Amino acid sequence: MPDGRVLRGEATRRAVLAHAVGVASVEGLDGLSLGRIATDLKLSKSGVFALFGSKEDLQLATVGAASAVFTEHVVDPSLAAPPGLPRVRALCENWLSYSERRIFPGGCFFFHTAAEYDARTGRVHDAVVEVSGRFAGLIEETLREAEKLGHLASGSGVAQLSFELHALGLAANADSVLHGGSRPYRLAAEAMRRRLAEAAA
Amino acid sequence: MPDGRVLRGEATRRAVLAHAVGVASVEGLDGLSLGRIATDLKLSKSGVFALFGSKEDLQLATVGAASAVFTEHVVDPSLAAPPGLPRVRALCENWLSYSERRIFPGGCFFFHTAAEYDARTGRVHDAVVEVSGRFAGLIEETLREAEKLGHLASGSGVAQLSFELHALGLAANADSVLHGGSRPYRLAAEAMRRRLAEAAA
DNA sequence: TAGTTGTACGAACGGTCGTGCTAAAATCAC
DNA sequence: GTGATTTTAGCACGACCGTTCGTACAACTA
Repeated sequence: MPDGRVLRGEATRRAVLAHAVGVASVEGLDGLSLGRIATDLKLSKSGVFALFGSKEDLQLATVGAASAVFTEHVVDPSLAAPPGLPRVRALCENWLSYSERRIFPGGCFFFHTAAEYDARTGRVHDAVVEVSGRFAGLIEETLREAEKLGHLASGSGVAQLSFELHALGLAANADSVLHGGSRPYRLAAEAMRRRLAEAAA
Repeated sequence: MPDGRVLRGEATRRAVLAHAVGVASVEGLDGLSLGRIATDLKLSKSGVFALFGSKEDLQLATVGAASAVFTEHVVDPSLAAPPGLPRVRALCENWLSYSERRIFPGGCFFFHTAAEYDARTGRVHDAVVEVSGRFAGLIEETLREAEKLGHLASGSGVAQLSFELHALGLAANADSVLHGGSRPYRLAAEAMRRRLAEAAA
């Protein structure tokens, strides 16, 4: 039996987070303010506050919500591809596509927030590091699987390759949001394609 | 004949900016606050304000000061190298070194601020875009010169190569500040070396 | 010497921030 | 129905924000 009260609460919680991830992708997690969100969503500031307990908890919840969106648009569709090199390619393509389609209005949420919190300390920093690291780890793990499956030449330097693919995705998002246009995505895709072909067995 | 008053003003102006670039490289240009800077430097808030005219002008001056530091540590030493491929290599090495030595406590100032302001509008955005674009342009121009000098295979795709080198530097800074360690710099340097060797005539 | 200019200060402004308190409204169990 | 529970609103708080103003003092000009 569902409690209509907590259901209502979870609904506004979702609404707040849906708005917060968009704002944070442009203005940063520091740019989030309870008052602004409340005004935008026609809620009371204290209501939003009560829903999350503190500003920091709202930021953490926002990181969590963004992580779910990232997983939905990048990770999950890639896991549908067959393991090995095809899955690596899917990961790259879905990542670039997610950034280019501006799932978050400010480009990749985690590019923004990682740069914002990389040199700080605290729970928000830790959360951002954790999510970012998890994705980098997924790329490397998928590459390692490809090597094991014989899709990559053995001893092809999975760690090195992983770093380079990650760098290209990062730069595509950065350049595109900063200067506009789809050219960075084409350049990144081409570099990824060539680099993977070079490492293929 | 020097005016001791404006000399004094320029001295505190420099002191403020020297502190501001460091703070901004960690907390962002939004994290700058007149009150905080004044407190840190034992100045009055209104004094700092009067020195720059407005918060936005302080941010712009901070971007300018950071640009000068970047030029001093990355661009100028690289221009001392002979044109062509050696200069390209110097540019890469000096860039990575500048980031790794933490000339700014939060890593590369422009990585931070570009991510912070990329999706906004206004004078600060424009200033950050201009400086970032100028460095990317320098890399590409230097590569083009290398191609003209016969150091690179003609038709080797200077634009593509430029994007990739830029991406590696970006990612090295991002990974290192986020997760710590010098490993990202080694990975980036290795990738740059291999990629340039591949494109060499 | 008198007057002007530039730096720096201290106090105060209106505004927004995050955060408490209290009360109302909505939903539950009985 | 009554009473407990949970979400939401309203209001006030202290702190900090960028900004303005008047003023004090040092350094220049005449």
